Amino acid sequence: MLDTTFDPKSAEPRIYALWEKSGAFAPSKAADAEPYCIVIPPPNVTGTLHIGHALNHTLQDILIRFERMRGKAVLWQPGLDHAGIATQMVVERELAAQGNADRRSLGREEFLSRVWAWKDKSGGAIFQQDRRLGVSADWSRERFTMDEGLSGAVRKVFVQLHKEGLIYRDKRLVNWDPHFETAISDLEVENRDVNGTMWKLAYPLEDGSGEIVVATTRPETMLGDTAVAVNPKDERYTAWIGKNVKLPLTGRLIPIIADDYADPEAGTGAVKITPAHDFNDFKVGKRHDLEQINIFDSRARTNENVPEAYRGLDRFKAREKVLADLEEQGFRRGEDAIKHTQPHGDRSGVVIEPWLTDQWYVDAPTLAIPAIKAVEDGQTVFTPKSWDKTYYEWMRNIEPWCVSRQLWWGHRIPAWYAPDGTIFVEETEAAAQKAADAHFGKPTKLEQDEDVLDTWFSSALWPFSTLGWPENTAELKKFYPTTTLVTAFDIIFFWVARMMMMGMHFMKEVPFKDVYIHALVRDASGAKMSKSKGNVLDPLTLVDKYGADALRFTLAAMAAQGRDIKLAEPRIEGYRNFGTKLWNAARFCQMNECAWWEPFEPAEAQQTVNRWIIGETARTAAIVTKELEAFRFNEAANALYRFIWNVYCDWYLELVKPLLNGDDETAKVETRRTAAWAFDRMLMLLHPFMPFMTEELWTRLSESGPKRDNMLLVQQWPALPETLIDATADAEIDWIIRLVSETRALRAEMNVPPAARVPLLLVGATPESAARLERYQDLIDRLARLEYSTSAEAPPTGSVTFILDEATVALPLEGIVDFAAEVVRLGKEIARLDGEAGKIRGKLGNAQFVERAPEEVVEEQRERLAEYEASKVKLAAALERLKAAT
RNA sequence: GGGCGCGUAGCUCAGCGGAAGAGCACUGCCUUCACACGGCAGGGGUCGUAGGUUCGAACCCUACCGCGCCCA
Repeated sequence: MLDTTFDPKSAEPRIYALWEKSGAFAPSKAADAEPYCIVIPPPNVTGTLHIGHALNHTLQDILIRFERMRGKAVLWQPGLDHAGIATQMVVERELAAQGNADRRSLGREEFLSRVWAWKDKSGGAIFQQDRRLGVSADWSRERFTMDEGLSGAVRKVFVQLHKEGLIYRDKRLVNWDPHFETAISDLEVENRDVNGTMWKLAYPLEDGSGEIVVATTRPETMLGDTAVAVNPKDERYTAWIGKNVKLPLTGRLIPIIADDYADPEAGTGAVKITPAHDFNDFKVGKRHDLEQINIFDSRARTNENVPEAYRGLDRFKAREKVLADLEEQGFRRGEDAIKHTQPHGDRSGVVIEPWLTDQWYVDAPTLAIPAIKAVEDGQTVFTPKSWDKTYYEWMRNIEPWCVSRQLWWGHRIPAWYAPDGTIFVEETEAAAQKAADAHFGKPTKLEQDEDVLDTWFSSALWPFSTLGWPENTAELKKFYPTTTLVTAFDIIFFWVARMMMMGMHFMKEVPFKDVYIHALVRDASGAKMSKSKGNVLDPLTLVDKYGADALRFTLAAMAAQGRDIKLAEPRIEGYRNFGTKLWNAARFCQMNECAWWEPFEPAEAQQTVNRWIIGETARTAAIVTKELEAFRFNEAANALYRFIWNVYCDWYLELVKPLLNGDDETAKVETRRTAAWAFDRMLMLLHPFMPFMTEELWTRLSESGPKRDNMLLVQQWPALPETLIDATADAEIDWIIRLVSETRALRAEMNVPPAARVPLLLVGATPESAARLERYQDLIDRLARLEYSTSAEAPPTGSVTFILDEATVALPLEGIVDFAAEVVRLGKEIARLDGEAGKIRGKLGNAQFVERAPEEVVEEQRERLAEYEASKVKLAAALERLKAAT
């Protein structure tokens, strides 16, 4: 016998262990099984499960379990990325906390061995946590971007792109993180609005004829200025163009140039140009062939290119000193407080310095072309569709991708330098050596590039590298292109776009056919969850409190397309209660010996109520299937919720109680088997959403009945023919439900004591309705708490009344209820019907409506009007009778 | 400045051209033999505002007002 509630704490680990042991997480080996593959967006090796992962992984698991049950060969490919900066940061911090030597004194090799040791001990905690959510990925195939295989793929891709001219080395401004001393990509830069100051500085003309005032938020960079720009149309400065100014503090002579970049409306209309430290100035410098003076070292301290007095200062100290000296020397012309955006490293949090360095670049604009076309042609489809705009927007304006990072943890760039600077890019050192020796005609000493690649470079290969590429493995053949990618919109640029580029280039096919973009999870008031705000909901805490099934179902039920999820605990509690409802329905089945039976032919059921629930089950299965195929997780979840609670529990179980307790053995047996059959289908349909409880019930309910040798997770998904829907049964049960509901409502409204048993008379009914009443009399009496019910020729004198289709339902309640109240109630009801009928008459009286609206709509309105009118006549008669009786 | 999205019941949200819906919260009543993590019944909305298209608009179009996010 089941307890009254499910105990997730004890059941979940036990069930998960059984699943994992069964080997069912690996793809089916059935020869005819259609492949279905999802690659997990690789979590960061340093990461732990947050609510965003919980949503992302739940949705994937729902799809995976759904397709697995549909008999496909399902591969959910899990794995982690090595997260260059984040991991290096974690390990460096750990070394410092333990009082160890820092990275540089340890040396590259030793440091990397510490990182690997850290990875083996602490990395990938998230996948242990995922097991608590019920994630059914094929853990046996777990991959890591730094694995030998994936590293080989990275080297091959780098070398090939280089040989094709799609990877090159260039000296450009990069986003430089002075804390980590590495370049980072545009996407790793976070632009923050800050309060700053706009300082005005005077630069005197060389000829002493005046001064030009420039405005800047970064006065310290004036040490690297190589021009002042004014707009060619700005008449204030026309005469000055071509003259030199004498740059204060340095004494350097720099030209005044004309360039459209200078905005006459902004500041003074004159702008200082520092080509080596500003992206816009860099372009101006290129146009005018200006000198680029790099004034900072890798930690953003002033270097030897500035006057001696300013050397070796941190950039902010340098700013103070420059401002103080300019003040002292009389070059300051005031300052204004302004708000402006300032770039920050998303990992380090420090202000990013545009810095001139040699880096490796991927020719993203070229690679983007086929990747854009693939989406335009519909080879890859975004859901919701509007996200393709974001994708296009990014891809059509893509910049060369800086892929080198001045870090140690990552894929070391397979480029070797000869003493004269010649570069040899090969997959191995030996190959590079061979190429160099051949090139120079003699043995040549090579040095490998010190830098590593951006983590996303390896992630971009994920959909094929994890399947074994560059080897032409069976998995690669079978599962590429993968079927679906599930991710949040904030990762479209980082990952989706890059996978598309690499997939198109190396596989000549898109990496996935569908990209489902889901929402972000926010707190109950809509704010982004963050540790600093303290509004973080920890998925594991929620699992502890409500069970994994409740959390999963909540996330799915709230995952409406195009809207963020505001997650509040009461919602999870509600879905936990839903689980308990199902659980108790199972108890009911168990108590009533509703054991599953094989073979059971639903089409052969005789009892109307059984035919009805079989049809409802088929209908629900069709809805859930259709909605999951369209990634409408919330619709699927809601359909199940309504069916299980409001149809099966609220009505079906109530309707079959007389049959289960009755004497008709044939009907009893059929009902038991039908109840069990429908219950099993509910478990199957609900399994992807609530895997643990459904699996548990699947097992527990088979304690009676034939033995079951398979777990629920590998059961066949219900595909039920529409022919199981029996319109006659539907109509009959619907009639009973309406009769009972209306009777209850009337009783409640008239304050009939709940325990009071009252009679019910069905007047003016068709033979069909009368027969229904007779057939389900016991049932109706029980559900509506009636003393007795019967058909009658004429209505009783004193009674309360409602209309059910063609019939008048009368409850003779003389002495129990206040007829004055009933007179009032009937009056209101008649007025309401009049109102509704009036509206419809208005419509039908409109010639345009009758002429232009579709025939079926017009017909429907006519029918409604007729019903309202008929009901009104009956209620009016009831009112007259009542008045006569009192 | 460019792009995307959202304003529907107290709260969170479905609905997106033909009778205003759900969950939670709320109000009554009910210890009815699966379930009080329950049952039955109920209150509550001029669907942001103003125009337009249409026989008909919460739903389509335009403008405006609020709110959010992304990119410059």
